[in-house]
Amino acid sequence: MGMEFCCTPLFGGVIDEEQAADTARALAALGDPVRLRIVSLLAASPEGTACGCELESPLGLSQPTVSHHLRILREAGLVIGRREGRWVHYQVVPRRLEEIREALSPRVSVTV
Amino acid sequence: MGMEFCCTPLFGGVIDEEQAADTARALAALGDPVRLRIVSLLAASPEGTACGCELESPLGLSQPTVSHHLRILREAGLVIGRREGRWVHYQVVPRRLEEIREALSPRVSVTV
DNA sequence: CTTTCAGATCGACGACCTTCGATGTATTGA
DNA sequence: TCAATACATCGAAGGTCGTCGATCTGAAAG
Repeated sequence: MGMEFCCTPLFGGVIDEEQAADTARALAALGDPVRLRIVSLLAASPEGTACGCELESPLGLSQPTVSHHLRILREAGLVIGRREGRWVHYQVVPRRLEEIREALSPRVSVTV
Repeated sequence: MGMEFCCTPLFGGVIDEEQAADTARALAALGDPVRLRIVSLLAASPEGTACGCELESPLGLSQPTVSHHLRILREAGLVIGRREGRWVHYQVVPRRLEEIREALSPRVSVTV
């Protein structure tokens, strides 16, 4: 018993299709240059937050496109948006990133 | 493409588009349930290797489709194939997976 | 040499994705 | 109340992706 893991690591045994689909969705969300930059922009922002309007210019993309990418990142659990008046402050969910790194880690002797 | 950054506060340490594209390609290669299972199957195989014909049945996919996914994983540097007679033995490249984990760690995204 | 088998490639189809302008929905400020 | 701002959503255009059957390449077996 003992340790619990949110994501099944790739090396702990063959993952079933359901787990593969879940992990793949998060990886696919990050498998886009624009969304990777968004995550990087958020992480590098002061206080770790930024609203959508602050991302359009550095990314060189329209407002609907930025909103689209933010939605994908949000649905993948990689960012969260907090409404503050007119703005929505987005920030990275570090735990979710760690989950993905865990899933890609070779693991030694994890007896479930 | 090297562009100037207008909104100063956001750009303390953000990955450039080139680096984002490179990392995104590797992440996109893993951002597919089938390819995640392939990596998992290879890692869980005895001796860490398996040929394509051994993957078709557990994946429930045709030979061309399996070959297609193996090519994507190969071009992303995530697996290598070693010809052995009629077969090609594939195995995971752990170092490449580690690179991806590095890219997702908070520290590395704040380079520059 | 002919057959057999693993693997790669081709062509095609449907589904999905990225992007945008236009439009809708709240919320703030005058 | 009215205008302006931030964000979400819609619809469409264009490209990419996953999948397959058919076919080609190359190596082992008969």
